[in-house]
Amino acid sequence: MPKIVDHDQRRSTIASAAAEAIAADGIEAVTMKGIAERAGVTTGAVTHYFADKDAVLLEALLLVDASMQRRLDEALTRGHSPTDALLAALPHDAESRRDWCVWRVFSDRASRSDALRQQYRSSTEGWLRAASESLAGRSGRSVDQARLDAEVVVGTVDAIGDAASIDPDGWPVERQRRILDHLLARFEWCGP
Amino acid sequence: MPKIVDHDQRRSTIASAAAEAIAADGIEAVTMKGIAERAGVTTGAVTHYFADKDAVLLEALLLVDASMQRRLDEALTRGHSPTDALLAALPHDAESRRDWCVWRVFSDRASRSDALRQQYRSSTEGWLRAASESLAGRSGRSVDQARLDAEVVVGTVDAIGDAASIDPDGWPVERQRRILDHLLARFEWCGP
Amino acid sequence: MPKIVDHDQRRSTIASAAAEAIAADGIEAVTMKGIAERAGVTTGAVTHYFADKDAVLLEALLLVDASMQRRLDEALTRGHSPTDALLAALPHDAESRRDWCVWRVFSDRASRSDALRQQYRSSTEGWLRAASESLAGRSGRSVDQARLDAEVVVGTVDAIGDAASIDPDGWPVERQRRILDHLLARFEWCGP
Amino acid sequence: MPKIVDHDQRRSTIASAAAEAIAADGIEAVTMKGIAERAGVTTGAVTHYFADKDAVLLEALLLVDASMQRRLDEALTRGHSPTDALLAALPHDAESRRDWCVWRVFSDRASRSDALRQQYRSSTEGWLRAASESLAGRSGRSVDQARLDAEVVVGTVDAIGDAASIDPDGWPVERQRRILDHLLARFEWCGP
DNA sequence: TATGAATGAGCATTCATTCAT
DNA sequence: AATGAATGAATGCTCATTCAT
Repeated sequence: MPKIVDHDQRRSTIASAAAEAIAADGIEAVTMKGIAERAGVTTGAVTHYFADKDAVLLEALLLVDASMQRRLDEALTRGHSPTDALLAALPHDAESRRDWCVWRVFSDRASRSDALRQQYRSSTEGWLRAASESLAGRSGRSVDQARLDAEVVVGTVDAIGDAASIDPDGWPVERQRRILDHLLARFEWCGP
Repeated sequence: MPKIVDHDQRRSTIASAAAEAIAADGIEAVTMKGIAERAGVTTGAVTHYFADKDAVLLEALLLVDASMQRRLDEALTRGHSPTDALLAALPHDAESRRDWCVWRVFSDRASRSDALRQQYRSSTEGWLRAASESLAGRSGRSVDQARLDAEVVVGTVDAIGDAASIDPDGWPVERQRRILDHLLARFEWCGP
Repeated sequence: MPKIVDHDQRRSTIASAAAEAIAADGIEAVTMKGIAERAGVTTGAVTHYFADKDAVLLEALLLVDASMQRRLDEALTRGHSPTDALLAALPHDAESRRDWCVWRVFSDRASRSDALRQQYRSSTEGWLRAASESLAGRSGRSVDQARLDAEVVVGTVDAIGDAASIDPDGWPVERQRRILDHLLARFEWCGP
Repeated sequence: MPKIVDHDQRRSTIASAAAEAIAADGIEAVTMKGIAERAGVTTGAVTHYFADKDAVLLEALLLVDASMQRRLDEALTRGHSPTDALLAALPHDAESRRDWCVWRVFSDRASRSDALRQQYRSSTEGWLRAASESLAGRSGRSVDQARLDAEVVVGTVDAIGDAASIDPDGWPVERQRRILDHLLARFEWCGP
């Protein structure tokens, strides 16, 4: 009787360890051995669950992509204020910071991989749509009308997320909040 | 007397080749051999001008940082419309696209290096200040009052630059222009 | 379960190959590849068992140090005549010649390494003590009284070993024996 | 008109720098650049005066060989006591220590080079003859009769020189003197 | 399943040597 | 005579991958 293990669970554990390694050391310094150690397994186990290193990294990237999506969805569907909703999506704890760091790597890789670029487009388009809908709901405009506002809102959030994950000390939550408040004030109260 | 060469010129050539390699292949795939080949020299020549690989990459990063600064300054000081000025700073040709790709790597590295983070802060702060001054001039407000608007403008530009360098096909100049026009309209015509 | 190997045995095999390489080619010409080939493994295997080249060489040095000690102990504890005992410690076959050649390298390195110098001191002091005790036993003097005689005996043996390992043709065993006989005659029969 | 330089003087300067490099860093760490720097010239100058690295090292070895010979001759021809004469040949200052260190390298190389082994034999034979003559003179025996005594004396001196150059702290001049006094007492006063 | 020993290609780096000046 | 820029082969080392157990 083979040892009972949850295959998918195992893959997730390893991919998550890979994501942590990417965020902590940079993509160039990530090794199979390093991933295995972070996951508490041997290199043999890693190659047992993944075809090769690239497959591990891909899974880590998709994991983080999903994690960011989930964080945004949760923020939007809970009754937070718009600013609080966005703050929840931005880097504010170890896990969210890790996700933003890995997302940077994901998007950089997307510039050189057609498959990743598809994924990148669909993820960013999803955020844009969510933002458009949210903004449309608040201002009474159509989703199409809110689209350009959404581009600015999502763009600014993106830039804050990048900066805050790169330089956490330079980007305390108050700075993030001040900008978001200002941004949303502009787009909720100055609409056409 | 030894062969006469322009030492600084040589270093720039090599660092520039390194920047191209980073943008084309990703930081993980950059090799000394690859850099040397792009620069049209041997690996020995590269190590003759740089202490080690890290020194080459650092120079490439600083080169691109300066190049982006220069592009922004030129855009602002020439008589372009605000939108045209920002478009000139955004990815629109091979060189500007390369610079944005390398800038991403630079900022990612900054998250793990104190020295690079200093440089990152001073560069981003410079852009923010330039934008604040420009916006203040247009709207008649103080630089401090324009600061938050500048954060949004710079953030949006940043996000567009990232996206356009990652996915040039998804970000034709018209899309960039539409967002910038919208953005600037908001901030020039909907003042405090 | 992984392949079962005797870790220490493996290390010894490799270190021994390194010792052979040192003796055959000189320390400057020793390469990881050369060591691996002599040991019948790949370079990867060598670095699998040793942190780096220096660790391999250190192990080789210590291996030879122990080997010389063992040879001397065996010679002294078996019922040989004093001359035969010392001859057994001197270069007389491929292995003993190899050991003397490596010992030279070991002692040379000791001049630049505090750790090796400690080892060097304790090894040479051990030989000196063994010789003192042996001489004291033969002559009825105290160990302290025999100490200076021992310095001369050990020194002469050392010099013969060096010369005989450098120039085997110039130092046939008869030449070694003639000097040892003369030396021991002096110190056993001319006591105070 | 070419710059006037003393060709042989230049070669000696460089070879001497090479000898210093060997003693200080070990033969494995000696580089052309290192030699050039110690000599205060450029690598180009070194290759200008020597065919290749091996030629530089050979010259350094021969230089030191000659230097040791000279030191011994001076010691023997001046009116020192026998012990003082030998002490003058042994490591007692920076230069003599350097010479003994390089001599070790020379003799080690001799084990792998026919040409060097010739040189090694003739040098060691020269010392042996000098010692035989000196001992014969003191004891009134023939040179042939003194030969075996000389082997022991030269061997002991050799061993002291090695040890004292490897571990100067463990071999202060008093220790050297004590052994030499004892050694010479044996051979001058206990003769047949 | 899972281990970790073993492989060997690929890397950054060093360095003797060459050569235009 | 002398420089030092440039070369490129060779080295130690890393690491993804394979595989016997």
